[in-house]
Amino acid sequence: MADQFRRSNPLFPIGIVQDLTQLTGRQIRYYEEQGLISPSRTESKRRLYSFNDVERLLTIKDFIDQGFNLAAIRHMLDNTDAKDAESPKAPVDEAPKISEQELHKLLKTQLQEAGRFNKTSLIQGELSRFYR
DNA sequence: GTTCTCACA
DNA sequence: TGTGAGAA
Repeated sequence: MADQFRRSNPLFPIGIVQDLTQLTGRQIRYYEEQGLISPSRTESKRRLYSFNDVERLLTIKDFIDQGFNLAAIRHMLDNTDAKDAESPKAPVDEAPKISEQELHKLLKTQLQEAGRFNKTSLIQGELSRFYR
């Protein structure tokens, strides 16, 4: 349960997500319009994305690269959601060895550095171990 | 400085 | 999808 919470905890603004997914803010917002993702908002309307959202975006990107249209992707994502909801016993994760705070801080730092050095691919690799 | 919405090429 | 305007 703690894991579920960690994954759906809104952590990053769209800028970070852009670095993470290598998508433009335009695309991210557009996909949201198409119902592909549901980021939460701050009181000032800013979008906040969770690990789940980022993973979703990464998945979407893969499909786009493979030539799928948004309608098809939307359908697939719906199935994914239903599946997750019906599978409360997700196998997943090794026990976190670091605290939520550490994780958040570490990630944020890495992401910021990634943005500066344009090494998003490396970061994506790091991230993949959190929601595999 | 960053993100938001909306409009238009 | 990209870009620019104007506001928060």
